[in-house]
Amino acid sequence: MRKATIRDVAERAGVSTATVSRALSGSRPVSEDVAATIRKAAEELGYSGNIIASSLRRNRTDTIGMVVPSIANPFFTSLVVNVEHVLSQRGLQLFLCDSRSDPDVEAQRLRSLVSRQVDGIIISPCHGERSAEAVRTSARAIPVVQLDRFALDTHTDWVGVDDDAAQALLMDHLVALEVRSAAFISSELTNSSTELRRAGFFRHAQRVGIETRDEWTLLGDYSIDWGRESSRSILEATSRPDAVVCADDLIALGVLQSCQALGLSVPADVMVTGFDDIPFSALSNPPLTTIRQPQERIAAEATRLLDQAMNSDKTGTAHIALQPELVIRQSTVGQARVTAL
Amino acid sequence: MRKATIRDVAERAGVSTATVSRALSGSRPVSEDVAATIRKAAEELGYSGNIIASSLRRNRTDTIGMVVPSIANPFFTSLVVNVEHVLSQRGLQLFLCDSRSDPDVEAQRLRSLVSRQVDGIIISPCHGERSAEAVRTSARAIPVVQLDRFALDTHTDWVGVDDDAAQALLMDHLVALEVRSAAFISSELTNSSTELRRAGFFRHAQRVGIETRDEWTLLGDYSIDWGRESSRSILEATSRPDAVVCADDLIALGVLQSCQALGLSVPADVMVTGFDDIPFSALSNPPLTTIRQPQERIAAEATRLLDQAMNSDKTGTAHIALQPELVIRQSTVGQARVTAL
DNA sequence: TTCGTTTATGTAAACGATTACCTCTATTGT
DNA sequence: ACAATAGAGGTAATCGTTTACATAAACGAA
Repeated sequence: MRKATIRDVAERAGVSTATVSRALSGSRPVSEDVAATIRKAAEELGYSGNIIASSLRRNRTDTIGMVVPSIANPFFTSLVVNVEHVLSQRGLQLFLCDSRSDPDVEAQRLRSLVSRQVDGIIISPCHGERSAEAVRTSARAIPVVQLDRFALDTHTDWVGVDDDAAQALLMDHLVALEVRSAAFISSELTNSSTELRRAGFFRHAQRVGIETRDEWTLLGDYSIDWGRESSRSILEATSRPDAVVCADDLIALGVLQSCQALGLSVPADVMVTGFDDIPFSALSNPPLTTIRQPQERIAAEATRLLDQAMNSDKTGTAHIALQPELVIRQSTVGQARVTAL
Repeated sequence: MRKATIRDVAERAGVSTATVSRALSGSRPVSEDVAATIRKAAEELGYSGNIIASSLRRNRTDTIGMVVPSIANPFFTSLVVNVEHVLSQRGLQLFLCDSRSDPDVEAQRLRSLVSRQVDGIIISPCHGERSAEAVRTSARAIPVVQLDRFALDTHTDWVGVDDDAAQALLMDHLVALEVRSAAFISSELTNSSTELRRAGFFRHAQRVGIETRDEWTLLGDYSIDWGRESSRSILEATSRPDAVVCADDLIALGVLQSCQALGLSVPADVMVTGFDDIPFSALSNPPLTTIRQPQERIAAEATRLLDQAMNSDKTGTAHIALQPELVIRQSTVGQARVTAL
């Protein structure tokens, strides 16, 4: 049973395919009685259009591609949800791709999105250098906006958070709590935001006079496992930092696990901070002090920039660094017990 | 700057479009030197094909649509990741849609997927009754496999977990711990798995002799907030159940928060169980005893069924209920402190 | 009446790939 | 040496829409 086409509808309604197209899309007025006949015919045939054919002819798909390093990371998940929400309000669909933090997979996804003729691409590139080529190539064919992270020497729009300002907030907070020394646990410095967070950490630690050490600077990946494993050596040593600053919440959650296993009290024995404010950071033991990224605004700005790039041909790229917010919870400012919710 | 087409490549290589198509897709042999010329021309022009045009002509998109109630729910996130993984091994892309647990949005997404000519659909319908019509309509046009949940009177393949067996495992575990009474917190009974979990809870509670009460049966939604808010009244009452059984991990995490706020010790004062075994259920305070769903197998079976439905025309639908696994953690079997990781 | 002008509809040419069918050359077997 | 066949490449139809252009009817103004 072949799927009904516009031709079948036209035949049944006794009009031309042009009229059917106009009646159904409303691209041009059609007399009300004819329109009714057409709607009825379409309904009876279960006609649902063929977006593929339509896209080919109109040369646009009303679809935006999005590529993130890992959809399983709650930070990206909620970024995706926010973007999807904004897009659907504008009648656009989202085609989501997971690059698995692998530049090769990422490049393949990008090629596929370009072949698919998406109208624009939103990407958080997984690698500063190794993602650059593919991002540049894609940007030559389609409007591209980078999100959260950016690849080097790519001249596309970008929107993310001011990582340096975030570290400033954190270090000011810690020094006010009389922290004298701090460790920094992060992923490998393969991408822009990780690099900026690390740089900000050291810059502001020095500014406020917090001690840092090379052996307290650990680089792995953004995962709970890495946070748990890497922090052990630091926490078990005789000389322990007053605080452990983590480059994202997943790592921080791992550090908390480690503390619990070693019998260290947080924040009394050691303070722990995260980054992103994922939903579960409020539920850990203790809840995490972290940096909240303005995800709705990031999503809104990204789609605005994309819209602009798609519909006007102005050159010049925007670099928008939004201000982060410090969320203080019990992993730095402790309470014996949470008394009320 | 127009995107290069196969025509441009053909011209530059001095051959026909047919030969270019054959050389690039390998659908028919082309002499090696001509193929090399074509590859070079394609490379120089930055040609990347037009999947839209190709799909129209071949009448297939090599794309599978997937619809889930909420991509922000870690259970579905990891289901999506698993499905994506299997599909990409078969050279298929995933088009992901979030129905926001709204049957209307869901119906719209399904229509869109059908219009997009996806080769198959994997869906976890958000509502037992209100999703049925849209699922049936879609299944008439395209192979559909339901996952985790299913809508009523839809005769498509389904794969999920044996919810009744899961409750049996849980109640056996609880009764062995001398639990005499239990509450059940769930979402509204709008879908099959929620309904089956509830039914299983009562059936097996009765079987093993655990007391249940109507005022201990609360229906809201699958969220941390609902778990936290709903459990208060139960936990504050003078007569408290020995255990709180939750229909998913998010609810259970909320209940744990509630316990902490009320100064109740888990599991000494009250035991708490979840369902799904999302990654964060191992990190809560205390870690959650829960039911692990075999997500990789669910994903594998779903794609296998879809493959089968797409490539053969055998009728008869499969209903595959996989066996769940009980994961015992400290929310039922307590320890003063976790001593080792 | 007559000549614009508006409005509704039809005709047919795109969009960019794939592929059924055809042609031409080179090769093989007898 | 010649028919048969394989191999490589080209021609043009096709997929299902949209839309530029054409047409015809209806309407209003003079």
